[in-house]
Amino acid sequence: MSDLFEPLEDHPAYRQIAQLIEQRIVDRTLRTGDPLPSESDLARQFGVNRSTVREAIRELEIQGLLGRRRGQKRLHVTRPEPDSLSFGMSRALALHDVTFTELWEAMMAIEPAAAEYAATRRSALELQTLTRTCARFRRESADTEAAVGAVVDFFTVVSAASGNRVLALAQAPLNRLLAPTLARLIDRVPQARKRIQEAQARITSAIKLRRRELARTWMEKHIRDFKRGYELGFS
Amino acid sequence: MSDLFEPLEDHPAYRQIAQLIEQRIVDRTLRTGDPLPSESDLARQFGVNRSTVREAIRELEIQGLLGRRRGQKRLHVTRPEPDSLSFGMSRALALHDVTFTELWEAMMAIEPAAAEYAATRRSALELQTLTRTCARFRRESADTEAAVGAVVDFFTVVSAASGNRVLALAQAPLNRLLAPTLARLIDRVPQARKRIQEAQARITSAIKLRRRELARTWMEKHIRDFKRGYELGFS
DNA sequence: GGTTGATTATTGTCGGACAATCCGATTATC
DNA sequence: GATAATCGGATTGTCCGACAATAATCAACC
Repeated sequence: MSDLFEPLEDHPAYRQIAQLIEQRIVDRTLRTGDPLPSESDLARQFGVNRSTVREAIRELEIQGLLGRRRGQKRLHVTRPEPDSLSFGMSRALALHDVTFTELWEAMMAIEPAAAEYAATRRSALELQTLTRTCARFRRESADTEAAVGAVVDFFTVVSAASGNRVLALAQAPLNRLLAPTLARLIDRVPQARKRIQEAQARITSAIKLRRRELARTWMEKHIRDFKRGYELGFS
Repeated sequence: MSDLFEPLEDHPAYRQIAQLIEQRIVDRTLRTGDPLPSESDLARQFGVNRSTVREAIRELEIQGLLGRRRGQKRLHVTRPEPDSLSFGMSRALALHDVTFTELWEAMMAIEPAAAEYAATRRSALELQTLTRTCARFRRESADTEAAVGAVVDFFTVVSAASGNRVLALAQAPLNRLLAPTLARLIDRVPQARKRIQEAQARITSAIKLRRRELARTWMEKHIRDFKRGYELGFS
C-alpha cells in the first residue's frame, strides 16, 4: 500500500531564490540580455545574505539562464544553448552505460528526419558550411581524430540546417556518445572512410538539390552503415 | 581583422573544484551511491573555504550528479535521471520560442520509433502500466487537465518501455512542451478525446501483441492527428 | 577625440559564528 | 535481549564581516 503521507520537502532559501529569479526569466520580466542586479543588491531585495544569493545564482548560471560575456563581471540573462545542455545529457547517458544499440536506434530515428527537413529548409549559407564540412572529412580522414571530428560536425550541421531546434537539441548529445566508438570503428574497419565519404557526398547533394526523400534515404543508409561497421569491428 | 590573442579564461576556484569532483564521478572513483565527504572535509582537502566548496557542490547537485535521499543530510553520488534533465531542456526550448511545427516534427521522429521498440521489448509490468494509463485517460478524459496528464504519461510509459534510454531522454522534454498546447487542443476540438482514446487503444494492443510495425503505424497516425487537431483548432 | 589615471562597484574568496537537525552511541525500560 | 528514550558530536543552512582583484565609471589630460 502507498504511504498516507509524503515526507515534507524542505526548501532552502537558496533554492527558493533561484526559483524566484528563474520565474522572472521565464515570464520575461527579465529578458534575454538584461543585466542581473548585483549580488549585494539581490541580497538586500530578498533580505538574505550575499552567500545565499550566491548559491542561488550559481544554480541558474549552470543551467545556462545566466551567464557573463568574456571578461565581464556582471551576469546577464541568457538563453540556454543546446551545447551546454547536450553536455549534461551525454554525460548522463554515459553514466548510465547506454549501449551502442540504444545510441544507434536513436540516431536512426533522429538523423534521417533532420536530413529530410534540412533538404527542405537549408539556407545557402548552411549548404556552404555543409559542403565545407564534407570536404574537410575528405581532406583529413587520414587522421582518425580529425575524421571523427568531421563526422560529428557533419551531423551537427545537418541538424542545424533542419531548422528544427527540438531535433537539433535531441541530436546534439548523440555526437559526444558516438565519438569514442566511431574512432575505434574507423581504425578497425578499412572501408569505413570511403563509405562515410560517399554517404556524406550523397546526402549533401540531396540537400543541395532539395530532394527530401533522397536525403532521408541516404542518411538512413549512412547510419545503417555504422551498425554494420560496429558488428564487423567489434565481434 | 581577427585579434591576435584570445582573452584568457579565468577559472574561479569553485568551478575548478566542481570539475575535480565531477571527474572523480565520471571516472568512477566515486561510484553511484557513495556518500560525498562533508563540506568541511572537502574544504580541508582542497585547501579552500567551505563557502567555496559549497558553490561547487551546488553546481553538481543541479546537474544531478549529487543528491540527497529524502530527509537525509549528506550528499550522495547519483546518476542524473532523465526527469531532471528534461526539465532544463524543455525550459530552454520554451525560452527559444520553438514552434508547434518543430515540436510536432520531433515527436514524429521519436515517438513512432519508441513505440516500435516498445512492441519488441516491453516487459509484462510495463504492459500493465501502459494499459492502466490508457484506462486512466478513458476514465478521466472529461477533466482537461487530467486528460492531458494521462496523454503525457502514455507517451512516457511507451518511451520507458522501449528499453532505450537515449530515446527516452530525447522524448522526455517533448511532453512538457506538448502539455499546454494539448490542453487547448482538447478543449477546442470536440472529437479529439475519442480519437486519442482509439489511438491509445490500438497502440497498446499492438505493443501487447508485439506487433512492431503496427505499433509504429498507429503511433504515426496518433501524432499526425495532433497536427490535424492543431490546424483545426488554431486557425 | 582618444588616452590615461583615479575612484567606485562588484565579484571571488576567506574566516568565523550559530541554530537546526541528523547520526550514532549510550542509557533506560519493558 | 529487544526496544525506546536520551544525549553529544557532526553536518548543513544561513548569517556576518572582511579584503584583494578587477571591471565599470568618470575625470583629467594631451
